[in-house]
Amino acid sequence: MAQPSGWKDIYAVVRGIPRGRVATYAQIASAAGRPRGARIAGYALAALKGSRTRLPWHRVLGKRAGPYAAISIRDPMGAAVQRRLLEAEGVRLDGRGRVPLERHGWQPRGRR
DNA sequence: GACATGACGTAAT
DNA sequence: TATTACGCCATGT
Repeated sequence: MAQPSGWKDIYAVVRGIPRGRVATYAQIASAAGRPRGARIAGYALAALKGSRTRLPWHRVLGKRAGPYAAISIRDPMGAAVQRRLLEAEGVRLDGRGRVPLERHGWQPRGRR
């Protein structure tokens, strides 16, 4: 399958997100060695869409104004699935589908 | 190599 | 809070 370079690092970090916690694309990318690779992380996860994977991709959200993260998937169906998976893990999303990082945020280990 | 696209982020308005 | 603009970087044409 030969994933493009860098993607496996992204996946490795995502795989390390604890259950019930969430992280932003920027954090994932940073932890994977791409301080400015937020888009790369998004691109890598987009490639998983529709594929049956055990990767906790639903724990990756987009950074929003203030200490919040929110679902950033453009596809409404995918977004709905992600929200359902998060709630199933005990992550509380507010009316706008936002998640307070101070409550569910995850600080990746390894790099910074 | 140029150009367009994207599950991004930050700043300005 | 939403919209717009720009910067960032991997992929595909």
